[in-house]
Amino acid sequence: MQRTHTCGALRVSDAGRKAVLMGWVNRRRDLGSLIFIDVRDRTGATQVVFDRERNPALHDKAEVLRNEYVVAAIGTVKKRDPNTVNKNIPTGEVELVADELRILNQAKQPPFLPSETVLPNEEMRLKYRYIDLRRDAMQFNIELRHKVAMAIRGYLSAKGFFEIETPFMTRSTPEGARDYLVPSRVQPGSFYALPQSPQLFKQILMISGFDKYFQIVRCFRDEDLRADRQPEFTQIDLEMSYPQPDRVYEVVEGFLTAAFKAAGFQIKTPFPRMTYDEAIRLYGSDKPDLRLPPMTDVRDTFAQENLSNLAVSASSPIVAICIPKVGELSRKERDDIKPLFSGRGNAKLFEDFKRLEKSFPETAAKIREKSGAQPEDLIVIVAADSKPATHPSEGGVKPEVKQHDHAVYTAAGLLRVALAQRYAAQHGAFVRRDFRFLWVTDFPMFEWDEQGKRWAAAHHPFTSPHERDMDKLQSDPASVRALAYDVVLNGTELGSGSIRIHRQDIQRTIFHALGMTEEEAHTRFGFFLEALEYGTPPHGGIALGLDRIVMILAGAESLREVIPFPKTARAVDLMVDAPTPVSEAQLKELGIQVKKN
RNA sequence: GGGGACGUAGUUCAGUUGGUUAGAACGCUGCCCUGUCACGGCAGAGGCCGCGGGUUCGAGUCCCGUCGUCCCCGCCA
Repeated sequence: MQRTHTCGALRVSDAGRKAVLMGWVNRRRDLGSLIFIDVRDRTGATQVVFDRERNPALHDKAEVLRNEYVVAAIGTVKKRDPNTVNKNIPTGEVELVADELRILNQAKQPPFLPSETVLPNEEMRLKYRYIDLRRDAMQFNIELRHKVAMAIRGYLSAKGFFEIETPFMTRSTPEGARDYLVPSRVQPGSFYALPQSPQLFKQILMISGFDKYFQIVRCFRDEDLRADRQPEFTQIDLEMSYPQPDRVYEVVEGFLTAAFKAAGFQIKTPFPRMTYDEAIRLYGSDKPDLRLPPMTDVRDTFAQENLSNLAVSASSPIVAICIPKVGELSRKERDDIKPLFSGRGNAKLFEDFKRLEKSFPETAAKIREKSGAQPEDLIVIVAADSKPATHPSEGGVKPEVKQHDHAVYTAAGLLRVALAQRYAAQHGAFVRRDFRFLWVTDFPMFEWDEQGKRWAAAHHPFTSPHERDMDKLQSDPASVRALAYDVVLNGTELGSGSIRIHRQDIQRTIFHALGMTEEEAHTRFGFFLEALEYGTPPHGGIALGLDRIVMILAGAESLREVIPFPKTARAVDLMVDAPTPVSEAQLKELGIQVKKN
């Protein structure tokens, strides 16, 4: 027997036709001599009627149906009487009057039902993922993911990009995140690593002449998880030869337009751009959320004596955060927002603007004016304590003052986001369908690694510095800007890329600046340094998180809602119960001994 | 590694100051019901209160430990 229609397909125009539906019993309404069954598949549900008067034997058969049985219903499509139409579903104007019923499979009572309105807890959903995935919302998200991926593939392919696969079993490069390791049986004691990204392979594809590459590819990072971080995740990875950053922006804006269109949204291009320094000063973050107003430096509105009264540093920024339409806060609410502020460096919070207005009316008025705050907006001030902070680092090479500024800005930026989340209902700026994209450019090349007491690559060590900063690589690493860029959406980093180093001598200089000896560079990246010597075209690219894009499009709070088989916060797959110990024999074959305690 | 929230019926939850027989809704089982669509009505079954220990005459409730899930910080080039 052949299915003639899916469960979401039948309409009034089909009335009178014979139809065969197959699917799950979504709900059963047994009225005695009349039984209604909603038969569900991924396209929807259709009501099937069993009438005792019409066919007693068939009616008896339908009596045994239970939730989640898989059935085939054969019958005639009937236009419903006007008073029995269900306006809530697309198939609600028709029903299938059954002539025959086949029970294709019975079902045990499931731990929860896909049709249930209240969700079971996540542990349950992950253990019985196949049932959870039957839910409308999950079916929608997975379909959305498919459409988005296809739109991106189609766009990039049309623009001349080849989708090229790169190895999953590759070489461990102990930079950045921890690797997932795969032991080699043939060479006991040696390990492959799963890629954190196909970074070096895609660069080598440029050296190999493929010119434009992309891949929708799984990446693996053994770091602690978050709602927006899974140990394996999917990147839209691309690389091109001879690009300016603008060329990369165009491609990304192009495929994002296609992806959002596939999801039913129109977005505006080109995206606005902002340097890293601007982002930090205006938003206290390298991934600004543009849906709310930026912060304002109101340092110049304070008189010198005010600053000493408030014990505030005059040389550091004084930042006003404005959250629209929050209204006046009660004493208790003010106390409640204090814990949202984490005093980085010597940053301190003034959450009571009213009090400031009382003590310094002129200053307060100027702050209102400068920040453009409306009377009903919430204003809080973040400044630096005038007491010199005891800084953990020694040695005078680092730009200390700048770092203190940075601490004030980022402390304010974190508070801004936390306040925005808390008062989302008041300002209403977080309603869906408002997509504020942004390019953040000119990232610093290096970051000071406090633990390792050394400079580390802010992006990755293959990122090209700005031409104009080349001579500062040794003398003033902190001020070197990279040809790196992030694409940001509503405060989420969607992707990150750069123009790469294509000259072997510059690559060596960067490794050197990162404190790597010639020997270290050779053992870790020798193959790559060598490849650079055989005629490497200038190249650059970017990688975007597919999961995050789909998450935002789905309006979901967690990546787990858009990944069919995700892992828990402890990187466990509850359905298959992985990871597990393995047998002694397996370990022996790999030459691995597990330390017991 | 650190901080926080949660864990009670198949599921979602309630459970007072530590007190006698641990409740509700949905689901499940049986019966009734010819126009329901989150059908309705009646009856019923269903509990290692995550696990281990302690305090107490008495623990779902208090304490300690442990396991699990979620969120955050660190971490994620």
